[in-house]
Amino acid sequence: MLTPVMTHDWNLSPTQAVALQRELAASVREVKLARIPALVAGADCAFCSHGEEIIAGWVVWDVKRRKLVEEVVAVERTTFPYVPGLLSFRETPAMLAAAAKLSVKPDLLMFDGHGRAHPRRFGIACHVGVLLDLPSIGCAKSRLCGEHKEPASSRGACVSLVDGEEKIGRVLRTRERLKPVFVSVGHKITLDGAVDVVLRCCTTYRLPEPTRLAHVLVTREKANHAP
DNA sequence: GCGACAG
DNA sequence: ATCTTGTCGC
Repeated sequence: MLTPVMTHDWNLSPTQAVALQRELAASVREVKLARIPALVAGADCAFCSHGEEIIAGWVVWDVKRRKLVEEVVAVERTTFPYVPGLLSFRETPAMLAAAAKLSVKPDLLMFDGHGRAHPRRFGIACHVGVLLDLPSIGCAKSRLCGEHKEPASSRGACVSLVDGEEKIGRVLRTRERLKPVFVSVGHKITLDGAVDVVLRCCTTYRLPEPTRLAHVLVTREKANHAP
C-alpha cells in the first residue's frame, strides 16, 4: 500500500551515502500540515543473528480513538553497518519492505531517530518521508548533534536544539521529570507542528505510542522468530 | 591527535 | 541496537 514515489541504489559505500544525503536533503519540505493527522504510523527495527538480520515493523495509531489500527513486519538480511549519521541506510530497506504490506494509508510517519536534527539535515525521518512522500517526524531518545539547555520539568516544556545559527529541532519533555525526547522535522511539516503531534501521541509513556508500540512489535516478533 | 557519535 | 539481575527513585 505504501509505495515509494522515488528510489535509488542502496548498495552504497559510506562516502557515497553521505553524498546522496546532501543531494536528497534539498527535496525536504518544511510546510504546515493541512490538518491534524488522524492516523500516525510509527516504525522501528530489531536485530537478529548478531546483527545479520533486521526485523522492521510499522504500527498505525488512531490518534483520536487512542487505539492501534494495524501492524506489519518484514525480515531481511542486513546490508549496511550502523554508522552515526547513516542510520537510514541500515534500516530503510527493511522499513520499505514492511510499509508495502500496510493496508491502510497513514497521514503521517513517525521515527525512532532524527529528521533534520542531523549533521547534513537528512536523518531517517527525512529520508523515508521523502521516498514515500508523506509528512514525517523524527522523535529520538538521544542527541546526534546540536546543543541545548535543559527544558523545565513539566510535561510539554521544551527548548530549541541549535546547531550553529540553525534551530534544527526541539528537546521536549513528554512526561513530568522524565528524560526529554528530541523532535525534528522529517518532511512536509513544521517544527511546531511536529512537537504538537508528538505530544498528542504521548499518552502514558515517555515515547509517543506509534514509536513505542512499533518497538514492542519488533521485539515480540524477534522473540517468536528465533525461539 | 582527541572526543562525540540516532539505533 | 544487543548482551543481562537486581534495584533505586518517582
